[in-house]
Amino acid sequence: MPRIDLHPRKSPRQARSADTVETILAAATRVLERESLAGFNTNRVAEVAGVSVGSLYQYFPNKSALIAALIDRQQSALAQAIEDCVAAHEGRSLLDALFALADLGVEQQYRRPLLSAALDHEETRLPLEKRLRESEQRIGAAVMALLYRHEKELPASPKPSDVQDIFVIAKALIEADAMAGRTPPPDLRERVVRALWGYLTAKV
Amino acid sequence: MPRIDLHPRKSPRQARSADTVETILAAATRVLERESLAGFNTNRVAEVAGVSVGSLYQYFPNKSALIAALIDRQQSALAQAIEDCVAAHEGRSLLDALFALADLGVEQQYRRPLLSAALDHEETRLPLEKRLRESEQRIGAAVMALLYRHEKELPASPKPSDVQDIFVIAKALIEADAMAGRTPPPDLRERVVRALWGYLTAKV
DNA sequence: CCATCATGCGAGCAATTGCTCATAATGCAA
DNA sequence: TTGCATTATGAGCAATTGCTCGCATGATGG
Repeated sequence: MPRIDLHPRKSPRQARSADTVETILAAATRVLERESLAGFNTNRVAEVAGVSVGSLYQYFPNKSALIAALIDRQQSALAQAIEDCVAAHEGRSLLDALFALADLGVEQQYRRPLLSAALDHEETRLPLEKRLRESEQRIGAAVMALLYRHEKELPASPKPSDVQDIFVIAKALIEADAMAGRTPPPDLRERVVRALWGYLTAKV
Repeated sequence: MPRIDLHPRKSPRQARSADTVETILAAATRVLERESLAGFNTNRVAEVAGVSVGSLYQYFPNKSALIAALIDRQQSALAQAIEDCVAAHEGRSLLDALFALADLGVEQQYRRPLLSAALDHEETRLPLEKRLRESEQRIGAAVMALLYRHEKELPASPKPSDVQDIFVIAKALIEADAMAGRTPPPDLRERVVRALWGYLTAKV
């Protein structure tokens, strides 16, 4: 006997849930950026969020899922920013685009150094999900498009490993400085671009 | 009333102690390279070492000191290897020296990937001691000497930040690959050298 | 054979933390 | 108001872990 659903979901419930999730994620971000992974536990996050641990576990099956959600957010935002940046530099020089990308990375890393470093570390430990791989691929595709656009200026046609490598290089250089001081040294962006440009154009 | 020490330390005691310390450090290394930081606790280290926790805490005031000792060891060994490598390449080309240094880093990182990664992470968290800074300075001085030796081939005279940067770049590239697979991809050393050479010779 | 003492031992304490579950609160249709 | 379903709560459990401390051990010198 098929029954018509007499109680279709109204939005208020959904909205409330989404809000709570948002609150929890914001609290998790704050805890992580203030105390790094050492002081990051679910009880504390719930406390800072102003909800009970029970509620937290209603929206996130476990601690790892909470961290994964944070990583997902950050990666998605970065992917979007990079795509926009690459699109905005259509028709401009590769060097200009690299400077813009470097600035982007510097800004993200310095905004919340501990958060970035912690997420970075967890990323290698966690069995990362599809969604995250998706962001990585978006980033890879965008950078690859940028390189192909300037293919003639490069000594060889760009390979996937090039994209990987310049990403790793930029991240490492920025993170090293970000752990050392609260504001980026003025020469950081030049050093990052020098590393990327050097890697891309070197004939060894 | 000054008293003569009637019970001067005999060597057996000292030797036994040094042995125990060695045993503990070896066990700590094994635990760390097998289970990374997650499964690394003092009880387990003592168990693997075949000594009691009490003994462990007789030689290391706390867990951090144990980790610091491991870092110290690794860094000292690396510093020595780099100094030897730089000395051995006196009179040879910069590119050759860079290849040798890259190989050195690859070998160290791939021998115990989890250990290296874990120590690397702890290094940023721990208030590192004088001894460790010393190793860092030895490495910095050796690389600086190498760069000065080939000053004329470079677009500008080498700065301390150059040394820092190429160290960071090499480590990041190698570590990224080391976390992905058990054996180094054949092109890894070329990619590392390309990054270093590119950074050093780029005119941006 | 005894007294001394450096060293080794490991049960267990105190603190932390991920997570559960019985209960309470809340919203909503009738 | 009543009854149902959904959501929120937080005390507390079970497991982990860094570390202590009272006692055992065994070598040494007298």
